[in-house]
Amino acid sequence: MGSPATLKKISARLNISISTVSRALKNHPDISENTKRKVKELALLMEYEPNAYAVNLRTNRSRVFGLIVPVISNLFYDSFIAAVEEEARRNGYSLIILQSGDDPIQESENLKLCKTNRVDGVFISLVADSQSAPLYHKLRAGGTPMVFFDIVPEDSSFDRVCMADEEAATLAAHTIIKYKKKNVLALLGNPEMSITKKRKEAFLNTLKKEINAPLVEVRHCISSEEARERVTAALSKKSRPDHIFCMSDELLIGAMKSIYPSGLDIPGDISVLSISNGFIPGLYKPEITYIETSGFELGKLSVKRMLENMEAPLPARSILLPSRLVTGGSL
Amino acid sequence: MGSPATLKKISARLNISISTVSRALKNHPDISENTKRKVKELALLMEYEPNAYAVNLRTNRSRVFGLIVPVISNLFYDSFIAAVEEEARRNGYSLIILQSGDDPIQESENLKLCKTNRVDGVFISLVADSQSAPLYHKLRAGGTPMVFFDIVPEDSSFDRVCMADEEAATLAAHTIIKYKKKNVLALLGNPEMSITKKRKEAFLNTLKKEINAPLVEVRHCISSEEARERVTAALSKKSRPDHIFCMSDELLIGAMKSIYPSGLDIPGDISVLSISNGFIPGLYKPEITYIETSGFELGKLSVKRMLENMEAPLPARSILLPSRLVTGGSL
DNA sequence: AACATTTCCGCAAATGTTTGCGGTGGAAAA
DNA sequence: TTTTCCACCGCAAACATTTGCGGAAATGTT
Repeated sequence: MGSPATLKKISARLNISISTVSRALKNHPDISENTKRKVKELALLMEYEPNAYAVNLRTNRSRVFGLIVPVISNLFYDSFIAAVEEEARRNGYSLIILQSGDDPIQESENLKLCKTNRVDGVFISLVADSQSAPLYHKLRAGGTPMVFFDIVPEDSSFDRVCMADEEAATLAAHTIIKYKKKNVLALLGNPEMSITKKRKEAFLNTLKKEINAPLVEVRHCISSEEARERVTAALSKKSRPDHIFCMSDELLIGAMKSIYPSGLDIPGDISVLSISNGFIPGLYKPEITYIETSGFELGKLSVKRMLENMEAPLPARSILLPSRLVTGGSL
Repeated sequence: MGSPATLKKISARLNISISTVSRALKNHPDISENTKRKVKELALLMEYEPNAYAVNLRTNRSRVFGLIVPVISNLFYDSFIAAVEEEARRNGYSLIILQSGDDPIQESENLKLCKTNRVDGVFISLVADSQSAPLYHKLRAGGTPMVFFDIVPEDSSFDRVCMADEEAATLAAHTIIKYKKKNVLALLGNPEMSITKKRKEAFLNTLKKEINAPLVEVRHCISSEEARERVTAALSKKSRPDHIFCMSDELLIGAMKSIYPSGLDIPGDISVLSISNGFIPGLYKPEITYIETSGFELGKLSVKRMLENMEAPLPARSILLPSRLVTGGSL
């Protein structure tokens, strides 16, 4: 009764060879129904479970994906992770998660861990100042499929799936125009980040093309607190804005911290639109209208792409997840 | 140049045995400095990396933990996961995450997956209606250390680490008394859940013992929306409460959706206290005062306990994470 | 009856690593 | 000179599984 049952132990008890047991359990046509039955019965009795380590070694795969993200505890990434876990399990894969904590060094270590653990594929969102290019080139060269998401490398020879940032910002601009806003305060994030640049450009360009575009004041804020201060300042001006656009949850939080105590009515006195996955906008009353950028959907898309790659190496693609307007009561 | 370097390939190139290579790389004292140097050089050159599958098979461990949680995308669990990932990696372990989605069946499947993947230990928070007892008994019998967290089995023969629910509720009650509140609306969660029972009992008992305890009206709400309705109703009454206590983020969200539009001043007209990990309370202005129940701390504690168990099987313990008051401006 | 085919199963190699044990030289001790 | 000891290294088993190949017995075909 050496604890874990193995093929060998089963074969010994039945006086047949290991290979026969292996094949019987796999319903190999070479094995008679009779022995199959006997083997399966005994396997059940002995609570046989294939040793994953041995299987992995032999087949050279683990049915495990690696998932590297800057942070786990984050409204966007956690839903992404949830989606990937869900889809991966539906296809018989498990998930190892690693967080890089905005540290390029740790990101590299994570990539190495993926290599060490010999995962069957890796999903990764890069940190701001990533220096891991050599590593993920090497991983790919080693035959590990990779799907980049959210924060992706410039290199279009990799599979990338992202939010449609330009589209989202364009949609925001169109929405604001549609509602005939006259005086917009646009809260944007860190001007260094590519996501900010993309959204800003698309947003402003869309407005520029429009005849009766509103006045727009752009403010870059690197923190929630800064956003709050900006809004507070704006609200106290003579010509206070009639609309506030926030390109992220963080900024929305700051804005709301200012608007709510001000006593202004939403959307009567001032309207609000943000880009979000929807959780934060749902915390307010009325709920905030937002352009949806769903980590969950992005996750599902990423897994889909990964699985396609598992069959055969495909030419790289860049996939954009379309965004849509979710109407709350803030506009 | 067959892609991945192996001990065998290195040994062939150097005309020495596989075992010598293996030992050289491990700084085994039996090997001369000279050969060690040569081996290490070549290993570096060939970019040798031990094959995890083979190592696992041979050593019968993977340095991977399993982590099973009802949901990933959740303000409590995601910070727990983040903490576990962090601590695990610091100790050379990786993390496989599985979510059960409040489904007992899937929880069982997750446990089986942990067995199949032969993880070195599992962290698990049970689903509401868990039926996995036989499974985790079996896992433990198989020698896999387990630590339960948050939602844990009654069975005290298992390692359990939880929030100090009674203590948190007691602290809440004392705080409310200290601030001389007169008329409290207490929002509690689903009365079926053990966490609700614990907190309710401790909360009410503490108040009961006090001479100048406030009046308290208890309301069970199973959703954020219900909490909002309750609060709205209460605020419109003649004798509206001067304080609202929320035992969870969900309820706090609902309460705030009612309070903010009401125009009442916090804490002037009405004060608020909640039990939370701190994220949601930080979204408001003034920030909400709360009793902290940190998923992050809980995660660190859990890993600590797990690592202790890795050395040698220890007698089971039940660990409670003490809670503390975090002062915002809502009280 | 001779041959061909099918059915069913075992041998053995292979996956890459770890590790107990034994063995070979050479130098130091007796 | 013989013994002892140490430094250094290789053999081979073991871990559990998968799989190509070959082979024996049973069955089917002329």
